[in-house]
Amino acid sequence: MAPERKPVDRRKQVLEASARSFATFGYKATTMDQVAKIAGVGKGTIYTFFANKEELFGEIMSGMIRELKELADRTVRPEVPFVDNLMEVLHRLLDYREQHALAAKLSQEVRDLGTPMAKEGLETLERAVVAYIARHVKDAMDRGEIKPCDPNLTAYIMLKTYLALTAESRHLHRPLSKEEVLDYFRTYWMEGLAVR
Amino acid sequence: MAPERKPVDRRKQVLEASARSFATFGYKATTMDQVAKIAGVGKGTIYTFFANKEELFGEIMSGMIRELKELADRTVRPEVPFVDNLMEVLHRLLDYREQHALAAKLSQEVRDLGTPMAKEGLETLERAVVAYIARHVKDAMDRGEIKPCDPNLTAYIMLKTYLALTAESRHLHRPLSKEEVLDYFRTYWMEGLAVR
DNA sequence: GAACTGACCAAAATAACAAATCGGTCAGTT
DNA sequence: AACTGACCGATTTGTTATTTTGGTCAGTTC
Repeated sequence: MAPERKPVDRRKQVLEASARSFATFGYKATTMDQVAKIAGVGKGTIYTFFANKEELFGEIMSGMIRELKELADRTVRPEVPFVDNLMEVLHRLLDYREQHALAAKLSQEVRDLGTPMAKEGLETLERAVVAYIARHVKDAMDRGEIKPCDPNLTAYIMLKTYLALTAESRHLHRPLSKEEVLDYFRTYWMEGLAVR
Repeated sequence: MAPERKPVDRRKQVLEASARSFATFGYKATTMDQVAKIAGVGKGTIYTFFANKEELFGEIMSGMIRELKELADRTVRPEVPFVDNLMEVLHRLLDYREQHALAAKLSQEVRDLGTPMAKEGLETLERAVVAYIARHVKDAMDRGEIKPCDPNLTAYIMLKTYLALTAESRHLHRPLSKEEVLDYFRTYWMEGLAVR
């Protein structure tokens, strides 16, 4: 059951070519002709692996979600407090420019073009991230590490804070350094602003 | 210097008609003919008070900002802790459906149509709100009530949290009651999630 | 004669139509 | 059997004709 010694793995070629194209040009501006060209493959070949453009895009998105999940799972250590895990995952996440590139491009595409498929993809990603965070929030809550709260809502607001600190802060602010993002996140979310 | 006993204050009529129209139909779909009709005034009359549509819209927006500021100033008591003032202003703000209607309509217009003027108006509003909150954050910081932080950034994230709890939460969640919004805002922002 | 009006105009938005592009297929090549 | 690219209908894009809109101003009203 060893991986076949194919001369070239065309499926992988298509996957990589489309991933780069989606991240660079967005969903709409990525054409199947272009993907075939970049992959060095005939257009028909794409359709032996993926039913259509939508499915190909879905594959890229779920691949991204899977990688994020693996990154987080690799980082989280159950014996360590929730806060520290959260910070460490955030820390590593901030280095992953690749994933961010696709998400950022799709986000821009939704703003500028309103492409429905890009919107849907981002919503799926958001739901996955929120669900993942919510699970850990719930665990921490059950262990009595953090106060009672609605895990989903809390996860949602956490994500919004993260995005505001990284992507959007540029509007009112200079972009923040990685250390500043972590610092603010810890202050806002764990310790609270009130002096005690 | 008593207010003149005009048979009708046409300026006010125009202002009220356009306020309602902007809130109901948005910037683009509000026509000057329509405003004149609602105000019960000839179209030319509008232009004796306002140079153009842009200026009329600007007047409505700055009026809204002024009202919000007055509401807040009327509520804030300097001798009371920052948190309590914040909560009380939020509390009263949540009852002001009028202001929210215009902001919500403009927000939708930016999403759906991308109208530049609507975008600009919302950005002005956002800057005003952030600047206002930031001033109070800085005061509270100087008084040692809250930890050191960047007032502008903190105000910005506070606003984002507020919007996420009120407007956006509906996507992942049922809309929250006023009490829940206040509760979560207090937990997240003042006490922190960590159990101590 | 100051305040006000609405027919009027240029400019911008929309609709209608023609041309180009794209997702997807499949007969033919390797 | 795996793969290709010319081909096709559908969608998008570019173009032109029509309508709508912001703004003006000669004329009416009080």
